[in-house]
Amino acid sequence: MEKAKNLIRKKLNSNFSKIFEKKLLDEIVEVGTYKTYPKGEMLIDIRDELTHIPLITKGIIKVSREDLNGEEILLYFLERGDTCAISFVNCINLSKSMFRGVIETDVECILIPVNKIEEWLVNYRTWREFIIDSYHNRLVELVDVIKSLAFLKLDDRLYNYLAEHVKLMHNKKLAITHQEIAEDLHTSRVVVSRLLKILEKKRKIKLGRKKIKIIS
DNA sequence: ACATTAATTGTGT
DNA sequence: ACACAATTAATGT
Repeated sequence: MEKAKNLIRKKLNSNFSKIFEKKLLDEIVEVGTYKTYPKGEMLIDIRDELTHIPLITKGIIKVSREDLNGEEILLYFLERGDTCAISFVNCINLSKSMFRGVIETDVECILIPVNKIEEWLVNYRTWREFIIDSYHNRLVELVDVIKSLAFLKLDDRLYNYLAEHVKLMHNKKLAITHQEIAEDLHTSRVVVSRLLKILEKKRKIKLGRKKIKIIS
C-alpha cells in the first residue's frame, strides 16, 4: 500500500510537481491509482461510463469520435502531462464519454476518481488552471484539424500528419503502416502509398516496411 | 539454410 | 477503386 503511494508520488513529482500545489499533490497521492496500459487497448469507448480521469505520465492516447456513418474521426492525441479535459464536462454532467480513447503507445497514468474532479475545481487554483489550460490546448488542436480538413489537399494533410507524429513520438522514424495512416486520414491505402512514394522521390522521407523516416 | 506463408507495399488500368 | 505484382518479415522444417 505504502509502496503504491510512493510510486504515485514519484511519478507526480517528475511530471506534475511544477503545475500543482503541494496540498493538491498530497491529495492526488491519497486518492489516485497508478496504472499502465499496453498499446492497442481501448481505454474508453463512446457512451462508456466515465469513472476515472487519467493524468498521463508516459505514452500517447488517440482520441476520436464517430460521425453519422459510424466512421471514426480522429480528433487529437494526448501525451505526457496531458489529461482529457473535455471529459471533465462529461464527468460533471452526464458522466458518459462522448469520445473514444485508444492507447497509441504504451501508457502510464494516474487515475483520479471523477468525484474528486469537481471538488478540486473549487478547492485548488492550480487544478482550475490545469483544466482550463488543457481545455484550451484541445480547442486549438481541434481548430487545426478543421483548418486542415477544410483547406488542405490530401498531400499536405499527409505531410502534416507525419510532422505531427514526429513531434509526438520525439522520433523521426515512425513505425506505422500505410493502412493505419489511411484510416486516420479517411482515405484509401493505395492513395497514401502513392503520395508517400512522391514524398520519397522529393527526398522528404525515406520509406521502409512498417516504417517511415522523415528527412525534412 | 531453404521453403512456405502472411502482411505490407507498389503500380497499371 | 480494383486487381494483381513485388517485396519483406515471420515461421516452420
